Amino acid sequence: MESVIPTSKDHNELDMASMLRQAGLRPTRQRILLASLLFGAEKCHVNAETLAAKIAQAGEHMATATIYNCLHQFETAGLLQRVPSGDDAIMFDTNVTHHHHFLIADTGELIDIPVTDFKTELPQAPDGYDIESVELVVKLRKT
Amino acid sequence: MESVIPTSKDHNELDMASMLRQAGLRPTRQRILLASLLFGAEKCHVNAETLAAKIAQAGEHMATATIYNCLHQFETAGLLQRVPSGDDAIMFDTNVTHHHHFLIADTGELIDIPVTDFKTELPQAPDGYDIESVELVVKLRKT
DNA sequence: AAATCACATTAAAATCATTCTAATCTGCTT
DNA sequence: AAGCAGATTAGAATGATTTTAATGTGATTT
Repeated sequence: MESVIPTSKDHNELDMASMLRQAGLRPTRQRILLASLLFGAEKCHVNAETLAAKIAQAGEHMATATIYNCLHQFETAGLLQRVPSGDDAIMFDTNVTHHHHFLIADTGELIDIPVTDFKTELPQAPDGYDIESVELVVKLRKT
Repeated sequence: MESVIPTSKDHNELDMASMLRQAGLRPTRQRILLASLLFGAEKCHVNAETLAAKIAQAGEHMATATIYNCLHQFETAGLLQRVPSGDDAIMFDTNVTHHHHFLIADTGELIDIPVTDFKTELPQAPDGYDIESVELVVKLRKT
């Protein structure tokens, strides 16, 4: 006989399912797993490779194409944001608020900078164009 | 009998050769050609592909590896600067002064922004790190 | 609860930018 | 003119991402 009390895992899955539904994405097994890994804990920066590692660590498996598909779908849905990266891999940020980044030159590691930490007076957009986004990257090197 | 009066082409090649020598690079035929294409006219943004097109347009040929080698050597020598790009190709800027960029979202085209066009108050670098560079990208979309 | 349909997932092949390899060539010094 | 370090080359290799074509699966309808 099965328990009717939902486990914390079930609870988390329900959360993720409704989040996905709200975003207009069908809550498939794969998308729920990715959502748990991405939005379950703290804000983080991921690319396809690091995400694949987390999946393997969780004892699960997913086709590479699915990882890429979901990352792009999450981005389009506003659940993730693309961020600049030092190397050639596409990198995403679970922090979708307006903020900037420190980029550690040696490691490629990214650190969020709240927009409140400094002021920027923007240049005026050329005629016929609107500003869509502003990205500031401060590259750091070990002293 | 050959003329002793240098043509403008010769003149340009001499300029490029001495520029390369000053940068610590041997002035080979290939590097002189690339330098002419890059530094002969106005400031511009290039990647390996657009540069290959210019070479073909000039009726010349160069191995892909040489184009990449030279771009990286020019960068190391401070003749070029790497700039962020919307797509996945490495992009270089012949303007090596400190400046920022508008990025046209649809086309990937870059437009320089002089640093004098706005002010930025920088965030403080974390302990143990120095700021190496600051890059601001303002993404634009057609109104 | 079976049928259905649109959408997802999959493994494998394909693509694309870039780098590597190993052989050949070329500025430059002697 | 000879020799050498460094440069160029074509083609193969790499690595991230995308495409393909087949199979699987949520959600809706019967």
